[in-house]
Amino acid sequence: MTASSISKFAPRSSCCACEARALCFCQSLAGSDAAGLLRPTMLHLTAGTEFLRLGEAAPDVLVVLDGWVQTYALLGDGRRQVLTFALRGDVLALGINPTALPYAAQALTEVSLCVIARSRLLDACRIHPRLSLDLLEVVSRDCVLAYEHLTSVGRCTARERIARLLLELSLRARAAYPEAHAPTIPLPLTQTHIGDALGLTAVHTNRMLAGLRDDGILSLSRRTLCVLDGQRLAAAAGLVG
Amino acid sequence: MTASSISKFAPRSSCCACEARALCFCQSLAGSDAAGLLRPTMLHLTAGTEFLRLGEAAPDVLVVLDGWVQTYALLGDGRRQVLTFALRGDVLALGINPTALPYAAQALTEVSLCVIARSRLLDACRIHPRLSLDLLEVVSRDCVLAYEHLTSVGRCTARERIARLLLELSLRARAAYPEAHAPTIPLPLTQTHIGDALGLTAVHTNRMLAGLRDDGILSLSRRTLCVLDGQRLAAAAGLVG
DNA sequence: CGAAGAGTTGATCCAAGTCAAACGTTGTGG
DNA sequence: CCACAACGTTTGACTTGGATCAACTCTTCG
Repeated sequence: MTASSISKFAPRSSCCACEARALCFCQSLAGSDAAGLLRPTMLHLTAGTEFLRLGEAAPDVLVVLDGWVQTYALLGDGRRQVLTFALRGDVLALGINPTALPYAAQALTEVSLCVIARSRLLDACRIHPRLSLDLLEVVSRDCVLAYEHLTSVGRCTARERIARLLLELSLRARAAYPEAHAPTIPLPLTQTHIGDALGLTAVHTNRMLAGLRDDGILSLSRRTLCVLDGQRLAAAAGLVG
Repeated sequence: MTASSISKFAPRSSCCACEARALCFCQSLAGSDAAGLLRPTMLHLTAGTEFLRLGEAAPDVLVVLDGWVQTYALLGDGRRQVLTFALRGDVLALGINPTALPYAAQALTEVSLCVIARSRLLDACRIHPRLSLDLLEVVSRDCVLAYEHLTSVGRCTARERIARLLLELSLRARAAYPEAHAPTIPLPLTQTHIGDALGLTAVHTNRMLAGLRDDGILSLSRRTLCVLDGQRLAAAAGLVG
């Protein structure tokens, strides 16, 4: 990452007031233990910053405190597959070979990250065995999400894929920001991002979104998603009837 | 699972002689500890047995000792997405909500499984913290594999997907059975299995396989895969040039 | 205001799906 | 041991969902 993209890199004295605490593995440590054992630092990134790069080393584990992140794989010729969208409470670079990242990550909005040295996290696991089971849970959730994503891309139509993704993201965004007022959520994704996640082109994504909009199921413009008819969105996703 | 499909369900006195020991998380326990703490039992299944079912409880964690297993998701109307092919050393039902499986699993050949009660595995983690880190590693590997699989299905052509899958399986099969003589491996998959894993129909899978065969890159018949030209298989997979 | 990026729309193309029929293989029971 | 059934593979003809190419418009932001 470039120095200019980092607006702040500061130690953090306490974990007690962390915005993501209730959503994250660290909740199994007392706030003081978390701060003392993990010695987390804060990192603020501007939108667009690519802060993990394919093949590079990953000495730290990152927790998203605020903002949206995409992780993606790249093929030799530039084709791109978005693997995950990460938001508050989600963990990055946890379950990987720390010497060569299998994917890249980029901030989609301004992003705040909690940075924990991998070595400290492993030390903490030795002291609090409970912690490593919570980490297992985190990676497991990622794995199940990946399987659902794979099922979308492998076996669903374009319209179903889009409905499933928007349903998933609206649920996760609401879980991450329970104080926000439904049914409108900020969705800082372009149609290219959505297409790259679902194995579609931006043009076709546009047409399918137009269909969902014309059917009165949702509205999506100016980076704001509003689910107008959750029932029919679930139906379009192939989850009912 | 039906009683008739189970040919043997026996306690196992020692883990020291386990065929999968070198491939599995349990290698971080002394053989005697593994047997004593985990109290594994053996389960033998006939080909075709569906032994994990979508939505059911999963009180046990399973390790494949021998044979091939597929895990898959089902959509309401019968569309199927194969999520993983598991072989010797691979672990099933580890990182999941044990009250409702998110996928099903079926034996593709005769299969031997090592069955470990989830509760015992968690107890063992408390006694040997090292073990839970090894489990983390196992789930992480699954997750990275899922991301690669997703990238295939989302962004590769049919020919590339097939080349990538066969390359992956030939490497994994060789790692699981290092004593076997390359470059021929048994591949107990029908073209329908391959298609269901890659988001293709069996008919199109057949045509693409015929292409790879005609190009002299591989031979595949009577459940035996032979990689004739690894270089060009990698090229067809989009991994070089 | 102007430029760059994002969204929209139309015309055309093609990779993969669908449907259908024939052929091979495997395994089973009479 | 053969016959037949079930399943898997192969091939051909045709269709289609989504890609591609090419404008053009709308937003955003410096």
